[in-house]
Amino acid sequence: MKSPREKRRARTRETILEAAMQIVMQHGVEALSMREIAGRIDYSPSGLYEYFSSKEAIIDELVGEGFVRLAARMEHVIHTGTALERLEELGKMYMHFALQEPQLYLMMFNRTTLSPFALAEVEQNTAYARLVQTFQDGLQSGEIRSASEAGSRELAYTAWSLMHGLSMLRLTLMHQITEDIDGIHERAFRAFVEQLK
Amino acid sequence: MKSPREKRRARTRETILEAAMQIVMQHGVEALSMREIAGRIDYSPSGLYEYFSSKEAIIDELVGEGFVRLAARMEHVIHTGTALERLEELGKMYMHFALQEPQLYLMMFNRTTLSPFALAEVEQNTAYARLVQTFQDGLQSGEIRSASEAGSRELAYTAWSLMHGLSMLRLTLMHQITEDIDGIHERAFRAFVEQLK
DNA sequence: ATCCACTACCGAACACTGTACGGTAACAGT
DNA sequence: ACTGTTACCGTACAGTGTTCGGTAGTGGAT
Repeated sequence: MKSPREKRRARTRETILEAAMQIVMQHGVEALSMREIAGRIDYSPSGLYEYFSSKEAIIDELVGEGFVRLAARMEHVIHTGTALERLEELGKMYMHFALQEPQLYLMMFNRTTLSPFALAEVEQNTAYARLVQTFQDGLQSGEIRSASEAGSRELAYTAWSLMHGLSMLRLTLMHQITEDIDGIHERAFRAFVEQLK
Repeated sequence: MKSPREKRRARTRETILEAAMQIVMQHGVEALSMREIAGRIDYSPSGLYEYFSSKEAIIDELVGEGFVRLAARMEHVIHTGTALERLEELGKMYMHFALQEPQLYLMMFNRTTLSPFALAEVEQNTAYARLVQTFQDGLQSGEIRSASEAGSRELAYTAWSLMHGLSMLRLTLMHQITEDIDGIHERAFRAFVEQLK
């Protein structure tokens, strides 16, 4: 049973996070300041510490939310078609998310401080599990030839790294659009997929 | 002709950069402060502005130096052997650099502010040119089958993205060593190489 | 209804940051 | 010997995250 007090507390907590998320998505995590958050929701900076122990704690929360949103987006990829088709769609969706929410994506993956992730943990994520499953399907049906001793686990991790690498390069070094960079990215990922045949 | 004055100036400039580089490599770019640099070389913080217009300018210089070092490292990869062998060695060397100089690597690739890079510019880099060349060799000799319409340009960019993605994931999400993560990375990259056959 | 503990919040302050400005020496060229 | 430039410093300012002391007001128990 949630008392009215707890409900109010949970609501303002959410308000803080929403304001913080807005700032991050609009101006990047480096523009996030306690005073800016407080100002937007008519609080004093010190008041925020009633809800979060530090600015870092707020960011951690936002990062978690970011992963939830990414996973949700990946859920919307079609479940039908051949394994290779699905794989290509998964890649497209992933990079589309990074490109559409650049500040959020950068915040999620630029953090070295306390990230209690192990690969085993990542593999529990439903979106990631789907990626592994897709490779397993492809290997089983013979769509994907296993040229090496590599199994679905290795290939999935390879695919994720590639999607991440493409996204990061796009958002950091190549954030100035000069040529048909997005076309290059799409072709680069397709090249990988094609080589699996 | 360099006057003694100019030589002195160039030397202190170098001293500043060396101190800054030390701080970054030891404690990360977030620990880099003008006062810390000044303290280490017995200057006042404001004195540094005689040599660099801002802290950002110093970081830009360090990033440039980082790319020089990375390129130098890549030069040391063997030039003999089959294309696939060389490719695997290039990948290993790249990721070895990132792992050995994590703070430097993170600083180089976490920056969104002013990065005047276009893909065309990257391709002028000798180390990157070597990567492209290796793919070209592999395609020509038939070592690498071109399953798609992808040429050496696409494949090289794909390979770079993969190496970068593996390195970044390793340094951010997976910086806590839990399992044989390095083995996983080596296998992941090899899986990619094998699929090229 | 009265008390009391506790929650929610604020204002001020501290230590830190990057940077601008004014002043002061030492230097270089005439 | 004069003079403009260079090199450097001390101070100060606006901004940051965070701590602390205090103050209302709420919620529950007597």
